[in-house]
Amino acid sequence: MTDETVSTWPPRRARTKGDKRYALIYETAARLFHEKGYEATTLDDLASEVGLRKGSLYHYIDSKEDLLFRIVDHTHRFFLEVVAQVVDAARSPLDEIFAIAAAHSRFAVENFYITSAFYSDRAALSADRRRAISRTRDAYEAKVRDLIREGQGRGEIADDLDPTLAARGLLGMLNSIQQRHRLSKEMTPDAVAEEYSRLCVRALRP
Amino acid sequence: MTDETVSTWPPRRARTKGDKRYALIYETAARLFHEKGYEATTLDDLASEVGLRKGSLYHYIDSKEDLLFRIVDHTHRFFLEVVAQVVDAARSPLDEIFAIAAAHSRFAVENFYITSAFYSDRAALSADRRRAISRTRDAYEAKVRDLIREGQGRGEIADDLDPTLAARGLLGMLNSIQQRHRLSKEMTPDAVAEEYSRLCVRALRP
Amino acid sequence: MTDETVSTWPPRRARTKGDKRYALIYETAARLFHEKGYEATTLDDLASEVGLRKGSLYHYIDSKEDLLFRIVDHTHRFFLEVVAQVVDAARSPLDEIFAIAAAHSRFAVENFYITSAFYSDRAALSADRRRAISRTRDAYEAKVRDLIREGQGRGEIADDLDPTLAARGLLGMLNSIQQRHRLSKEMTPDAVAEEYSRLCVRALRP
Amino acid sequence: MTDETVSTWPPRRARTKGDKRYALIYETAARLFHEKGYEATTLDDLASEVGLRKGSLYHYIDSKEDLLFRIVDHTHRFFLEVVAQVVDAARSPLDEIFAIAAAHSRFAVENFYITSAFYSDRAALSADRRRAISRTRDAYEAKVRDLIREGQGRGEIADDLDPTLAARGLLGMLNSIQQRHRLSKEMTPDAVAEEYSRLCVRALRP
DNA sequence: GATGAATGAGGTTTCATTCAT
DNA sequence: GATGAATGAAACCTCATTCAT
Repeated sequence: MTDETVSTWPPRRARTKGDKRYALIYETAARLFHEKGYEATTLDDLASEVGLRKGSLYHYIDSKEDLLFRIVDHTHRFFLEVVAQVVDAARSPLDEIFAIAAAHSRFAVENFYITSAFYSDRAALSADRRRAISRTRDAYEAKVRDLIREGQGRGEIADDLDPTLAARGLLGMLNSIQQRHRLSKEMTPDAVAEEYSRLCVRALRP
Repeated sequence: MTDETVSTWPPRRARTKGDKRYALIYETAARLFHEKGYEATTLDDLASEVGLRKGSLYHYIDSKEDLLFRIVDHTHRFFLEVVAQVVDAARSPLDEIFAIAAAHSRFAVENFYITSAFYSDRAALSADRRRAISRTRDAYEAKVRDLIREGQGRGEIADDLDPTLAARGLLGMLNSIQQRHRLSKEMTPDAVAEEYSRLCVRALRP
Repeated sequence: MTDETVSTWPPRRARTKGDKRYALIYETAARLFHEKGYEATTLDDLASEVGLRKGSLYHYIDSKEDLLFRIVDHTHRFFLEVVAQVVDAARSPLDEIFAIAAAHSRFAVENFYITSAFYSDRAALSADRRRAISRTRDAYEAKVRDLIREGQGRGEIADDLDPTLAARGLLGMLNSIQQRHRLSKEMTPDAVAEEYSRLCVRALRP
Repeated sequence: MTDETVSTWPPRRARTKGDKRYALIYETAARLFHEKGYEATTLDDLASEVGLRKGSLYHYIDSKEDLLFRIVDHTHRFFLEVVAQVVDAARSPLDEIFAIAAAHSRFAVENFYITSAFYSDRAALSADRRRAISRTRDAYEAKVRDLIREGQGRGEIADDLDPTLAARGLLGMLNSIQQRHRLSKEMTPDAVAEEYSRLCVRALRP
């Protein structure tokens, strides 16, 4: 669980030639969890979509919960990376928020299946894992909140906003993307990213 | 399913007089669905929280799915009513959006359990019922989209926004409220409503 | 359970003014058992057909099984009476068989609901009661078998028939009546009785 | 449901090779349905008789009702085949009836468990399946009725019999066989078949 | 690696029966 | 006499998981 890098999807296990099927299983699982919910998705559903029998899945996964965790965890790590990258002192807080919103949106459109699981099926995770996910979410939210505060200090962001509420509002908006938008000709990642980050920064301006 | 009024919760069964247990069951169910998800909530959980045995629940519900539907349907009807009420020619489109956002937010904070089920467990509903819910959501979204277009026509709302994307963004934000906010001394319905409707209208301004 | 007379239906309990409803319950139960089977008939079904709620039935019955037993037991006693009445030394064995077959047929057409339960839902009865029913059936069969043997002795009945098999065959035929025939203008008890007793005696002739 | 042949029992599933347990399940189910009735037989009963746990049965069956249907359907198909085979222009109608009765009887004695379910637990089947079974029974009855009519035309069968009633009477007799007779040293299929077909043709003769 | 068989725990639902009102 | 509420046992069925082959 510690050897995956954020930039590969699905998270790698051993480097075997079964990697292609391995990827297929994780992608299909993410889609099914998105479509039917984690609890309502059976391993039989998953197995038959990837052309295996139920029992054979256990060559690729440890458990159903572990499958969910790996998917969630991947999104998780990606968001951490995003935040890390935009911490760039050269930019203003509002610019950072714009950059975060754009990266978040783009990722959500491109990976809407896996993003979808991020906030919806936490209940199925073990208490430990759930706590881990919550910690990341809180850190993410805290980062945005701090940027808002900083922006208020600099007069870039309206004074009358409550930083906590505003941060949650913006992230709530960004986290709804994968519910409604998916890749299509009109709905390019860039178009969506542009629109949502615009909404975010305008909402904050004095 | 057609005789409930929006203003009573939980939806009343015709023949039942002031049935406290009936109300308790629906409220507890809404809370449990919120906390653990619909699939992960068992009727045993529900029964023991309301002080009954599993079998006894069936005096009050038809099925687990029906229980979910009644909860979702109630939110459903409330949102329709909200939209109906703000159709007030005297106001400008932006004012209407503000009014919708405020009413939506206030309801979400006051009824976060039942609102929570609205967008999260649709998958568990029968195809028919799911379609019914989707239709309402689409109508709601359409209303907001039209107001945005109208506001753009009047120059009240920024021209460079895509009305569809913007409408979804705002509603996505509003629908995230119950995930993060619940009633407390600092988190009054009014405070949240004020903040979120402010974010909404500011996000749209030219 | 011992105070009922064969000639009244339904079996009487206390002589109260609720007797009409009492009768209705037993008749309706017999019909439902016939239509859906004993196990598949619920007391809710029965209650709603007689215009009561489930709990109220218990003013009229002791238990569901008891209800079945009373119905079966009544048929039971009737057949015993039939056999007793035709034991008339003046007649020949074949005439007695004719008389039994005619009485049996007529009863089956007139009371097809209650007759139907006789042979079909024995499994639901307690071991004791099941044994009691079997004993009567065996006595009934023995009577017919003996008449066949006697008829063979007198040359009235074909020698090459096995009395046991033949008796079972005839009774099997008679017991199938209520499965296929019910009262109608063409299907009068007399017409059916005539036909079936004719088949019985002809089947036996040398 | 369409690939089974009449000559194999239990109905084979396409992919299964010589599966002894599969056969055992169907045979045991037929016996239990015969002994206790369909509704009163639980899958726990069945599972423990075949040495499995309840859940494991579902590798072999789709549902309890499906299990019943397959058993009933098999008898069903057998009777159709019997009727088809005796359609032999060379024989007289009475000979055909004799042949049908003999084949029916022999099958009933040899397969009394599965035959037993044929006419007793129809109520448990879905409306569609029940209708299918009734259609076959009616066709079977119609065949016998027509043979009786034809025989009357030729003077082989008594004129005063009603073909419908007589056909039902004979089939009622044949369908009672498995209630009372099962394989034993004295009760060979041939002895029973001989006796019952004799009763049938004698009952009809002028 | 793949599978069919088996499991066992647990889920929703039904229903005969009891009882206070 | 009638009922609504409650019960608890048991029913059918599902499914994640294990394992021998």
